[in-house]
Amino acid sequence: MDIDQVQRAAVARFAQQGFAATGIRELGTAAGINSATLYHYVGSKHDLLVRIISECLKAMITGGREALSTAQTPTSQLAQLIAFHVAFTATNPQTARVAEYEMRALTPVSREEMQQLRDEYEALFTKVLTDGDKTGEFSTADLTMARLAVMEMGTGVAHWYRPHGRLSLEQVQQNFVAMAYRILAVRETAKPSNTPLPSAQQLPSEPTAQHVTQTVN
Amino acid sequence: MDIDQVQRAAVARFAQQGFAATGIRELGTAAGINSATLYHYVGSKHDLLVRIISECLKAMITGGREALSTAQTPTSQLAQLIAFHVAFTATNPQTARVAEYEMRALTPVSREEMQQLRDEYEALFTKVLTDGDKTGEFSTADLTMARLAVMEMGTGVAHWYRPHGRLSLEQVQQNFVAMAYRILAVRETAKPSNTPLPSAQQLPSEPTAQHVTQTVN
DNA sequence: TTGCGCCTATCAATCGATTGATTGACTTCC
DNA sequence: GGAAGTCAATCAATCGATTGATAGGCGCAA
Repeated sequence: MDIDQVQRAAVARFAQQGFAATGIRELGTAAGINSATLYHYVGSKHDLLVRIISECLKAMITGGREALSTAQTPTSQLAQLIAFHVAFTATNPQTARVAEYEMRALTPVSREEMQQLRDEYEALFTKVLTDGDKTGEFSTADLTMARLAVMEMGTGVAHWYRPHGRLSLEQVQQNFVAMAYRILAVRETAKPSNTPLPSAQQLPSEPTAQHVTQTVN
Repeated sequence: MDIDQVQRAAVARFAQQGFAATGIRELGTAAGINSATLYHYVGSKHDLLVRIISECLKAMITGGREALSTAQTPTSQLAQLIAFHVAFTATNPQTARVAEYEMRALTPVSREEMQQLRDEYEALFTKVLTDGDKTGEFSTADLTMARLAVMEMGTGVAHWYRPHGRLSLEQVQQNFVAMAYRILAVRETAKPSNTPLPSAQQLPSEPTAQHVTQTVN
């Protein structure tokens, strides 16, 4: 038993029924351990949630920065950033959902810390959009609303994307980049051609079919 | 004391800390009544949630249909529908949030019923987009993804819109219609000019500053 | 007008069940 | 032998829900 298994079990339950609705005995059962053992790995139920959200947001920030660094112009940077955002959300839908929905379950102090990480991530989008607005590559009536719209529609991917569904991850990425380009009125000539889009690592906390709860034999 | 006050108090707490994290004694205190009295108005905590979500979704369906009926072409229908969606979300942010987040707290039977209402509302968007695609007014690589993106970015308005903020509701509506038009590549000549956009009624369940919890004098 | 019956609204007190968390003892492994 | 891992048992607190009782308003007959 290691802490990643505990986190995966927790994310699976938190994503499905929420933090408050999940008891520690249920968490233990899902992870295959006694509820008391859980406190040997994580300080408390709350600390467990902090770990999950913190690791998720930090991975998003790191991945977002990497995506930005692979491109030069705001136009191609936007493509990389959105493609990463979509990839991360589609690869870690349950963890991302917990990080989004359960912020309110945190203590005020922890929530403030996590909110700062969230702001840090959103700042990446703000920077790219502002840069592109200055160079004239982007055109929109309101930069803030454009950022909110672009981010929100990407986040929504977690609600419906399925690994073996009608659309491949790359198709979804390309389509969302295209929609963002349209929102920002990027000229056809400015669009990068055939640039490889970034993928996203699966977080240790993201539960998968391979990580099903171990039951008695 | 009437049932709307109970619902408003419940929505305020559910939106802030979630259904599972809110106790019935807390609900009673917020509504200014004893927890037992709450059972005189609503059958149970769960029934209260069902009422809230059901009334919200039914209002969305009704409002969405009305919005559609005021326009003829898919292009202007889309504007009306999106403008309503944004108006409803901005006018009833807390109720809308509860209806979105707390679906998972419902029993399987109730969740199925509410999901059907949700599907009914989403079908309005599907219909408009399909019609516009047939007439050639819209152009997109994937109709389903376009619908998901357009709806999701509109729903996100609940997260940041404030009645007396930088942007008026009408400005937000116009901007989101414009972004949707861009996503769907609506031609400039096809856009309706100066059409009045729909507003949305405030639900009886939506808590406002006028509905603050009554305290002892 | 008085008085009786009925209904709605309300609450203090309490129910059994469950919550998050802790303890002390037992096992396992180096 | 000591550190790490594990769990049954238990803690006080809180949970959703129910009980029996009270207060007040309304209609109606005497």
